[in-house]
Amino acid sequence: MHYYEVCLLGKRAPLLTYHFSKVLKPYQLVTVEVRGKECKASILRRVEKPMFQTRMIQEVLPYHFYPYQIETAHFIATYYTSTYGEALALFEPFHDQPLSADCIESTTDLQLSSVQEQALHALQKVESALLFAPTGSGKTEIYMKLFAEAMQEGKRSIFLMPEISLTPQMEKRLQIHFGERVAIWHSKLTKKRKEETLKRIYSGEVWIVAGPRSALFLPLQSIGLIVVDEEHDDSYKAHQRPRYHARDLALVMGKKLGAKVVLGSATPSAVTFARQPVIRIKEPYVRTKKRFIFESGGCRLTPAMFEAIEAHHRAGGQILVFLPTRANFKYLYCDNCGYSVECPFCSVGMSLHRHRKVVQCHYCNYAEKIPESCPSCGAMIRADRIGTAEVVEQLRDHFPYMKIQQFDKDTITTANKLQKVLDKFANRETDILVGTQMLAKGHDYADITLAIILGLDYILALPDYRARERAQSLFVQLAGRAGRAREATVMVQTNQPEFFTEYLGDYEKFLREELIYRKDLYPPTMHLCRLLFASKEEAKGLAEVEQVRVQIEQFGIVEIVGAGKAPIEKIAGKFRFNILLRSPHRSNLLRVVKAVHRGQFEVDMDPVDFV
DNA sequence: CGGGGAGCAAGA
DNA sequence: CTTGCTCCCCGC
Repeated sequence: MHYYEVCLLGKRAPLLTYHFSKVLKPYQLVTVEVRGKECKASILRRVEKPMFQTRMIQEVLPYHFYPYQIETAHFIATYYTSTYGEALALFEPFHDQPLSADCIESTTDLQLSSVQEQALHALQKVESALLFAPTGSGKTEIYMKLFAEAMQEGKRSIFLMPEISLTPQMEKRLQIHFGERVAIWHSKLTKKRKEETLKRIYSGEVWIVAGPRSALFLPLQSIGLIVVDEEHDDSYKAHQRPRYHARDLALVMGKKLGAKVVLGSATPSAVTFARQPVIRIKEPYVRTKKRFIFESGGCRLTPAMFEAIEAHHRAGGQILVFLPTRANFKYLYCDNCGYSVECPFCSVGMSLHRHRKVVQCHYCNYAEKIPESCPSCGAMIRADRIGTAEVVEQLRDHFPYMKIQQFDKDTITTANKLQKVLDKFANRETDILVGTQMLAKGHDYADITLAIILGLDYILALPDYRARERAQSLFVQLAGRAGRAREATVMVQTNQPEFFTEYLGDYEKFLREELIYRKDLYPPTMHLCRLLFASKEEAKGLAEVEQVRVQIEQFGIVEIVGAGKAPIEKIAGKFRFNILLRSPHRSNLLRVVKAVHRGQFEVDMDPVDFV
């Protein structure tokens, strides 16, 4: 009889030992019974017969992980502190058939401009790089050239993008050149569709897999290239365990595989800009004139904006309005007694959704009917912090003859709706799009000549060392949606106009200064790790935080930036606490965290979220 | 992770 | 003493 240590896929359980009559290879997939329940597991290693009674492995599945998947899972488990089982589970679904890695004659006839050619040549020479190029400079064609080249060498490519919603338009573009050799992958595909795609992948027909971060874990063989488009986007960071960063993981995997990694963005993250060789395209194809107008004030449409909307509409242009808040209003409060309408389960205000006749919590989704008057003193309730739905109403009141479309999580609930809204906008059946961050995400908009950007000051005020970077990137991305074909105006409402005018048209200058400001405080020179505590009882949570804080302090090898209540103190009835650690050495962070970790908190390495 | 049992508080 | 609920333990 042979004994094996196995890890349970997707479980936080420790390694368990099972026996089997035959010799099994490490990383063979099997099923085992745990407390009477069947569970998928992976063989890790053969071990001596243990002291305790073991059970038999139930079934040997016809699957086996690739070595690079094991190595990556190992990295995830150690760097992001998860179990092997959790890390390895990312690499579901599996495959069981060997691929034929033939070389394929490329049929693409992509014509690149000389600027694109130069960037391509530079990319050919490096193992990894940042392709820092503005919107409309033809990054995608460069990627496609690289895919074609990889294919000629018999290598497959992974193409990551931040969101599922961006896959359909990219799929079309890729299919023009690569036809059936492209597969789109994301978690929302139907089961049947996933099976079909997997079959195509392991038949060897697929050479390019495109999708959001889960596409990184597909069972591709001979990967030669990983492209991470819009690398600055926070969607690449998983917000559930293991909290990996797909962009960073792409770099790790690239090294292990000997594959090229290309990170592309018009507004790269300061971290990537500092760490990667930079290949730069400075100008878009078509350079149109852009006029910037800065206005001070809170977050609201001003008379000048209404006038501008009317003028641009009359001139046949389309208009985009951005603001960072959903619903009609985010806060409801009583002017008389100061009562504010808060979620009973979370320490956040309830957002007013007038159309649905509810106030709703955006953290736990709890909803109740709109209070008619102050529940405490009976006086009138006031609303604050205007949202997209309210701006839409204001615009409809003001311009009853214009077609206005809301563009946020509340209205764009499915891929279908997104497509419909974008098609309508492209066909000029819509005059104004009013939306949240979603507007900045690389969708193709037709003919925007006016972009109105509200509420950037809220982003700047976030308790986040990247607040400046986020505001700056959002600003450039939004402004980039306007004036693709003709002259455009960008109206920005902010009380800190210098922060934006200072770097107009020169994002690199911003990045350089940002890196100076962050030096010895934040990434890339320092590394951060955040420990997240949550408890139903406030006192208990606090005591736990204090205990861990003292333990870490005694280690004395990392800095404790802060330890205490999280910015949002309570979510879904649980009190939340953070400890933020800092060190110039990742290894020190990991050492300390592993030493004190008993499962009392969740570990967030390289955090991008601090709420 | 996820189920079972300990341990404590509210109900009859 | 039942019922409910959280927390903690542990799996092979």
